[in-house]
Amino acid sequence: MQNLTPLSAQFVAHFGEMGSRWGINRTVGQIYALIFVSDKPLNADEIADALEFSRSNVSIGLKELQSWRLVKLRHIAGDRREYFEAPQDVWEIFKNLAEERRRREIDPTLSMLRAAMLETPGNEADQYAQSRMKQMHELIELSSTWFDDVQRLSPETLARLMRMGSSVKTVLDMTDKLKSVGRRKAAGEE
Amino acid sequence: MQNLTPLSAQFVAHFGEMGSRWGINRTVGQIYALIFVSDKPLNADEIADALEFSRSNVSIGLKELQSWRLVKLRHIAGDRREYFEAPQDVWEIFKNLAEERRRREIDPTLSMLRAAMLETPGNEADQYAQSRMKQMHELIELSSTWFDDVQRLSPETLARLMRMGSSVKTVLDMTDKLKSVGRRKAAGEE
DNA sequence: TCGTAATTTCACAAATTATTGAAAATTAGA
DNA sequence: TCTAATTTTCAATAATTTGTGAAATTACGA
Repeated sequence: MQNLTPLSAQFVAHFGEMGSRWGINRTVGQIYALIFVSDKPLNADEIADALEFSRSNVSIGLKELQSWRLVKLRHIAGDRREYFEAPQDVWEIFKNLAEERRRREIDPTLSMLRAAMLETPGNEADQYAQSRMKQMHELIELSSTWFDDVQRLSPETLARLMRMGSSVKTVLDMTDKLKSVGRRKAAGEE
Repeated sequence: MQNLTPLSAQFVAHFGEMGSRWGINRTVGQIYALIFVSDKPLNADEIADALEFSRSNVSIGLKELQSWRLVKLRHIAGDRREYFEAPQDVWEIFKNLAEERRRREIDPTLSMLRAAMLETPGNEADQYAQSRMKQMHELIELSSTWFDDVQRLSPETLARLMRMGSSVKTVLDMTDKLKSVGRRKAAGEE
């Protein structure tokens, strides 16, 4: 890796190795890592040069990263080359990634399950199979609408919620109590 | 696919197609789908027969599924073959999967980032790179400890939390008010 | 301990995916 | 419109992953 400090080189190499586990390939992982730690937008040639990949490989990798919304295209005045950068806000990155994964990895399954719910089971085994699919469907549906909701929270609220961790339970319990007090009051018990 | 009703066959085929997106291969996806919808534990021969895979392929697939904790090994009295089934509770499946993904896909990156935090940046660009890694580290750390916490909640509490969706914000705000009342009381303002 | 049923390993074939260099297409400005 | 810089496509080939059947190993019951 041309011109990379040991710190960045280590980071880039790690993303290359992990790439396959994350469902992107080595090259794409490395390109992303390089862009992520770069303090200025990079063009394809700079990337090809730094990582010693062929120019076309970089082009394909950048397209892939754009399709994942992991990199943003930027134009620099007086330069017709395309420059790429990662969003500054890591929460934004996280959300983009989650949304994209959902679209590709979850939604198709939800549709399939919905279709399966509509069929009439032919026999006992089929009936069981359908009930299992229903359980799966409910869980996925619940998690993904939850995700939609949470995604709309501001980063601050979200971070606060996360820092609360398991103490949300206490809050939930507290809410219950407040609600029941409210009900009792409304019923004229107090 | 031998002996599969159209309903199950559709489900199995879908898992095969999605497998690669989910980071498992087609065969493994299909084996899992079959086990998931089956109303009784299955042995390797039954699976090989139903899906028309080679016996050894099934053996490898089952090992893979076990390593993901997606299937459980069961022994049936009076039969020395190994039988496999998926956990009944879909929440348990979800949790196992999430835990395993975290272990494989997140933890290694956390370690790498932690190590990178300890290095002394050599120049300006390096300094920026390290600050980016720090942002990433904080986000991942926060999400994963949050996940640890949430995972400990009972399925009921968890489901309730999820159903609340974005209205958790209201609850958080409410908690803030209560807390400030508490503080005022403690300070003898009331 | 032996014989057998069941599972795993292994070496190879097949299929898929990644990478490249060169050629084609696109684009912005002269 | 033409030119030169830049990006994309394409066909080939390299590398990796997946799937198989046969052989080896393991585990069980008599």
